[in-house]
Amino acid sequence: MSYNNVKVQPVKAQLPLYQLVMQRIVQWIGQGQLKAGQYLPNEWQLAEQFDVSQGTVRKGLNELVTWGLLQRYQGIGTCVTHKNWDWGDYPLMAMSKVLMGKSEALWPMAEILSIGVDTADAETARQLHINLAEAVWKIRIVWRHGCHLIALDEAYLPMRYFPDLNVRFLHQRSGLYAFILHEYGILLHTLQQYFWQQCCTEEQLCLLKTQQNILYLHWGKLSKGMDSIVYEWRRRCLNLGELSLQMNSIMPESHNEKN
Amino acid sequence: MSYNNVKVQPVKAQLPLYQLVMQRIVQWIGQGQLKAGQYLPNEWQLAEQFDVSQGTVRKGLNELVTWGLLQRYQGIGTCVTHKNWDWGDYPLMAMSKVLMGKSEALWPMAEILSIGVDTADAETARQLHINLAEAVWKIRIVWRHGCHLIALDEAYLPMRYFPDLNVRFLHQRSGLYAFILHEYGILLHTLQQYFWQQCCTEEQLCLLKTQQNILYLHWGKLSKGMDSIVYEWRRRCLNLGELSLQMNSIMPESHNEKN
DNA sequence: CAGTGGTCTAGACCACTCG
DNA sequence: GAGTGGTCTAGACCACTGG
Repeated sequence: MSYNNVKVQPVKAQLPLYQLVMQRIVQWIGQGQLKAGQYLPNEWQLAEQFDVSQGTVRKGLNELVTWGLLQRYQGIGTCVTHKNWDWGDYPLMAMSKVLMGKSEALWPMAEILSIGVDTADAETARQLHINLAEAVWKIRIVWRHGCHLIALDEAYLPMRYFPDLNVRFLHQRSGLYAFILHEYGILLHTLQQYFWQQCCTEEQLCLLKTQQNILYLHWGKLSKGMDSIVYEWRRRCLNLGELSLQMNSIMPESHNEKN
Repeated sequence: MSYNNVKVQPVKAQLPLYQLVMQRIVQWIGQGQLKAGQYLPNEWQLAEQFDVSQGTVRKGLNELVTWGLLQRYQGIGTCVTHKNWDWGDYPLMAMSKVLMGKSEALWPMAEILSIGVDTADAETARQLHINLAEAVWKIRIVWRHGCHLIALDEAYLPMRYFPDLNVRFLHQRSGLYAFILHEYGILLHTLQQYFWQQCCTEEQLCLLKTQQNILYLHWGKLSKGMDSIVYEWRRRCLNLGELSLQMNSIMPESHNEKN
């Protein structure tokens, strides 16, 4: 194709071709056509399919590797990682395993506690770049690993972007990010995140079923779409216990479970 | 140059050309020829200087961007970030500033407490891939921001790679990583890192000049060279207080201080 | 051995910034 | 308008994997 061929460009904007490649791949994942562990067609096949050059496909795929969504093996192929999208980029590991040199990522399970409408307070409004008191969805999630309550999330999403999120989401059982990708076509990706330590509120302690008056680890996270709009602001308080948080999104897995 | 031209290849190994570009740039930084905030020559000039194609230079520079060492601005150029190498990839930010939407990275100051020889215990040996009881350098560092003691590091480096580290290092006043780059030609880069929470030892509490019996945040870090050898294992206990840890290495800075 | 991703080149145009 | 980095193409060879 020539450089100026516009036929694969979206109507709304002149998204770079390699980002289109990324979108398509992620759509496949979001729609279940491509599941964790499955292998993609090779670069040349994708290039032909998307009508771009093989180098452009490569750039898109490599970008998704840095996002932790794909893994590539020389001589083998490109497959989808087992990343738990809603939890974030950093898996948990048992400290005892870490000390013994065994690395076995643990991805906790989510349980939606509530979805409701709230008005943005000063912090939420600023983080989401919306007006003060503008309507937002507030979603509360607890994270478990076995019987251990690991974390409590409060996620805020502007209602203006997701007018009927609750009705539709309640009929789903997939994750929030997969749902948003599937229903709204918006791929969320971490823009910024930070950690700090502070005590939990009474409510948080209650939901985490703990009462220890200690400093908990807190985790703030902003997510943007490919259009650079901030769609989600999430704060999480963590009760790590004997677990550690692995800061490396890229953890080479075995490639034996070829589809 | 032709693809098989070997004259810029190192004797020891067939390092990819773009990694050679990275090494050169980092050497410039390590030797002080290139300081934080300074701008690099453009891609074409670098390509001519290193005798590689402009695309290869681009790949190397972009890789250093993901390492947090460089920043690139379209239409302007490529400059060196103000990253504090020894501290790690994640700067601190005052929580009050975070809540107000102002982002001002704080890089704490290091103070070397001690450099001594130790023998590798089970964990250190396994992390560094060396033999049990093999000789290692143990370096203790405290980190301050103003009068606040923020963190205490214990860094372990195998003596086999740095036979005379202490003698030479004690005459230096640059950072450890810059020193190692300059003296041994080894560029250290984070391989793996993780966080967990636990109480500090009495000794750690004493060195941090605190006695609170709380759960502190701990930070383990492994660093490798470009040859993929693990050269350093470091554990840090953090007393964050009112500070937060910013997990984004890429923080766009203004580009007004052009050299 | 065929097939995959990894590196490298050369050349083109686009988008942004600044004087 | 000149200069920078960003995107894109086409084509080549290398290095690794597996049957």
